[in-house]
Parts: sequence; structure tokens; C-alpha cells
Amino acid sequence: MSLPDSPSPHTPDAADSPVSRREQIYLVAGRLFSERGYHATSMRDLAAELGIQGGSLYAHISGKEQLLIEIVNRAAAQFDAALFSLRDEALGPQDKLREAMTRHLTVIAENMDSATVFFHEWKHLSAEPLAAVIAWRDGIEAFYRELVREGVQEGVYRADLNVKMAANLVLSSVNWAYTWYRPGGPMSPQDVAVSFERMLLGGLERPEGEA
Amino acid sequence: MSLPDSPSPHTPDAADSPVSRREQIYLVAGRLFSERGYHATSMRDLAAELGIQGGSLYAHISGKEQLLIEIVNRAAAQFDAALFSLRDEALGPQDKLREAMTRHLTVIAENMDSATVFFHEWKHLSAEPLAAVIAWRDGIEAFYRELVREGVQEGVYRADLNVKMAANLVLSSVNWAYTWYRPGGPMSPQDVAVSFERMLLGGLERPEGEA
DNA sequence: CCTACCGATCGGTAGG
DNA sequence: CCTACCGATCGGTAGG
Repeated sequence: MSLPDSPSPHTPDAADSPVSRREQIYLVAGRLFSERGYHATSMRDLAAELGIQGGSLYAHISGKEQLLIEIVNRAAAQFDAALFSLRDEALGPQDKLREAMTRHLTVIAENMDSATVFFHEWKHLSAEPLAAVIAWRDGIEAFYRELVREGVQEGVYRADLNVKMAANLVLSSVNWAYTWYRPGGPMSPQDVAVSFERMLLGGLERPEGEA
Repeated sequence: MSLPDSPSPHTPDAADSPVSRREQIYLVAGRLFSERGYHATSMRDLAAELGIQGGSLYAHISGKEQLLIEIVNRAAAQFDAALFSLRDEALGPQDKLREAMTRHLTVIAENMDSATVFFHEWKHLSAEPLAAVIAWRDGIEAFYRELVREGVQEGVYRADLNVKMAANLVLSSVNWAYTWYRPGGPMSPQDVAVSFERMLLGGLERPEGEA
């Protein structure tokens, strides 16, 4: 047994690799940050949840803010991966919007913790990562405005639409989901997207001349 | 000059009554909590902003959580006052919905700080005030569902509407405003409400058979 | 409203 | 991964 002396004496089961331990820390941090908030979660809270001492965390991570940065950046990356690939797909404006909303909601639904941290705690980042998040947000808004503009130009949306406000409305509907959506409930993210999209595109009002 | 010895020697200008000082504390606390978050704002930060020492705050207020409770409760009371009076007004469903959205957005727009604290920091309340906020939220949701149900029953909204999801969509659009609305910008809360309400009721799609 | 102070807890480090 | 510790800061109080 000539293991290098890195894992040290007190390693518990020798089952967890350092990598997965690191991931485990991010996972639990995401949950705690989402439940209690970033500043109300102490490194000792986090360590206790993992069954280790506070100082031991620093063998795996460099500091508390690194946790927040990583969680926020990963969430942003997931939105990007889900949404931006849509740009080149050959879909009509409505299908594209519905698909964007479905993917947007799915990212939130499958990552409720990180999504909550993302929307709630990004303000606590320091200057550089903060600027990155703001740039990300601007990019997403531009993406949705583009989807709306396409629909207007192709004549399928009302010509007098305020593109910015329409994109705003769509974004409101999907972003706010992190406050109420519960995975495992009766509706899948797709169900929510279809429901929202029908109401947004067709309107709540009964069309003239229908029974 | 036989004033009671309460205001103490160091009173600065003798212009501020104890009441307005208290209000001033709530006002600044609202701003700081909204900018930095509840837990990232220290009582010393707050005191410094007011030009006094940390301990001096406790001559006016009982504790940090009282500040949060008060800010949150006042915000809830403003929403209640603005919205629930609408129940008895003789308006058609669409007018009622538009008016509700306008008032809802106006409360947010005129109290951006408290609204932000309200939506962002309520989770940090202790059990009793927390339960009150949750009850409040349920009441507001019920209110909007009622507005939607009225419209369906009177036949002005689509008969196949999912009432819960429709109310959800409306609430998303107005609540999310605290993240993007900027008072003093080009749009009044009323402008936003009218814009959102047109899109929500009439839909984004161009009606069949229109130019 | 201030000075001076309290115990508790914070993020993080040294050395093993 | 632990023990033991660091300086800093927290919310809050006593006494004036």
C-alpha cells in the first residue's frame, strides 16, 4: 500500500475521491445558500452539514466567495448552453419562444438551489464576478428581445408590440418560477412553458366571435 | 426651559422629533437592506449612515429584526390597502385586472427599497412574522385568482384557462418588476401596467385576418 | 446620544 | 481532515 501521503490519516471511507468531495461541498453550499442566504450561512454550518470541521473545508476550496462565484457561474453557463444553441435552429418564432421558455424553466426546475442562489445572491459578489453576471443578464435580455423581434418582423406577432416590454414580460414569467415552482409537483417545466406560452401568445381574452 | 431630560445632552439640532428619527432609521435601513441584504448590513453600517454610534440606535429601536419586521409588514400593508379595496369596485374583469396591476406596480415603484427587502429578505424572519408573510402571499394569490375566475365566469376570458397558472403569470409580471423597474425612467407604473395588460389580455400574436 | 464593554461568532490559517 | 488558534466584527447592553 504505497499511496501518496496526500489523503491523510483521517480519510473516512476512502470511497470519495477529492473531486467528488469538492462537488459535494458545492452541492451542499448551493442548498444552504438557497435556504438561508449567502451571508447567513457560515462556513461552520456548511462543514457541519458535511460532517467535518470548519477549517477542513479549506483543504478543498479557497474561500467562501469562491463557492458563490462557482455556483453562480455554473448556473449562468447552464442557461447559456440551453438557450443560445436555439439561435441557429430552424423554428418559427412561436416554436422558438416556446422552446426557449421550456429550456429556461427546465434549467431552473432541475437546479432549484443554484437558480435560487443565482437570482438571490449575485448582488453579494465582488466587482469582477458581479460585472460578469450583469453582462450575462444583458445577454439573456437581448436574446429574448431578438426572439420577439423575429416574430414581429415575420408578421406573426402584433406590429405595435413594444419589443423590450414583451421580452420583459416573457422573462418575468420564467424567472419568477424559482419562487414558486416545485419539482415533483403535478406540472413539468414543459407543462408550465406550454401553459404560459399559450396565454402569452393567444392572450387571456376570449377571441371575438367565439362561443 | 423645563424639558424632560429624555432627549439628552448630545441632541444635534433639536429639529428632529424622536418619531421622525425613528422613521429615518427605518428609511435608511430599508435602503441598506435592499442594497446589501439584511445579513450583510451591520447595525454599525446603519448607524454610520445616520452619523451616530452603533449603540445609539437602541435608544430608538429594539433590535435588528424589528427593523426587518417593520419594513416587511409595512410593505404588505401597502399592497393590501392598494389591492383589496378593489374587490368592491364596480369594474369589469379586464378593467379590474388592469387597475390591480397598476396599483401593484405603483406600490413597488414608489417603494423600491422596501419592495426589494420585502421580496428578498422575508425568508430571514423568525417563525411568527415569517408565517404572517406566507399568509399574506397566499392572500394575494387568492385575490388574483379571483380576478381571473371572475373574467372566466363572465365569459370575457377563455373558458379553458388554467386559473391558477393565469394568476401566476400576472403575479410574475408585476412582482418581477422590483428587479428591473427604475422610477424616473421613461415609463410610469401605469404605462407598464397598460403595456403588460394589453399583451396579457390580447396576446402577442397578431389576430387572424388582420393586416 | 456617547463611551466602553460583553460574549459569541465570523472567515481563515498554521502545523500536523 | 483535525486541533488550536488568529484578528475582526457582530448584535446588544450598562451607565451616564
